[in-house]
Amino acid sequence: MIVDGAAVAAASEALPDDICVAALAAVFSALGDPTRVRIALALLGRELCVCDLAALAGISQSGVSHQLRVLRDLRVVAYRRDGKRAVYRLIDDHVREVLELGLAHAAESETG
Amino acid sequence: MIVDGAAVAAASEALPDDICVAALAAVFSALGDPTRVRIALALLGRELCVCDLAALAGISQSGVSHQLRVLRDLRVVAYRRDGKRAVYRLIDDHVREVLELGLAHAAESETG
DNA sequence: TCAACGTATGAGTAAACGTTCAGATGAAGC
DNA sequence: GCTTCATCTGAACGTTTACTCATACGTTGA
Repeated sequence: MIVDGAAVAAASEALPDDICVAALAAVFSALGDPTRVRIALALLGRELCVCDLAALAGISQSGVSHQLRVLRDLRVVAYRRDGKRAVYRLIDDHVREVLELGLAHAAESETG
Repeated sequence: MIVDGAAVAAASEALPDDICVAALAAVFSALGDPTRVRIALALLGRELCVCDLAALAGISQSGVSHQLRVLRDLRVVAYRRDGKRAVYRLIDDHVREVLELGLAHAAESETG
């Protein structure tokens, strides 16, 4: 079955364990949805409350809340309470860089 | 409905158009699956043929082929023919960086 | 305490996804 | 030509996903 045994062995050695792979996939999956990327992009330069994010994402407040939960669980966003409102922000600088790299890649793909 | 009109306007202005958002989501979505990240990670340091990737990913050759099609369509991987084999490689340096940033983020999330 | 507001949660649903199976395509050797 | 091998493709399947609706939670102000 295996053709290039040495390469497979090397790749197998270099591959992170299943838990790490799953975590990695989960993070990308978090950004792998139009609504959630839009949320993340909107939070790039400022913090926003749920209802404003709903307006920007173009879906119901409930829908945004569900997606924010996903992003929270994956440590992409965090929030602070401001009275009745929950104001969300990006947690991690990695996310900023990842978004920008993704945009660069998407731009190249469109061009090519 | 909208609370912070200025912030919403600014975010709305900064948001890419729908097509770009969709493309961005698609790229992240491509890496947002354990099998496909594993494929991408395996290809980080070398090129590999389909059957070797199947062995590394732990699914059928057919399954890998389906996933490679996704990655091909999104310009994440490309392949060359070597006789009967199809040898795949990562196309884009952005992908390498994105993977590494993702790993860094995942590592931090595990720690925290 | 009560009502109003912003947010979170649970149920339900339609669509998308990842996999396997079976069969088609294409290249190499006889 | 035929056979074999590696890969690709289409159909079918079970699972997951992203949304809406209805409702519950938590905070504010009367």
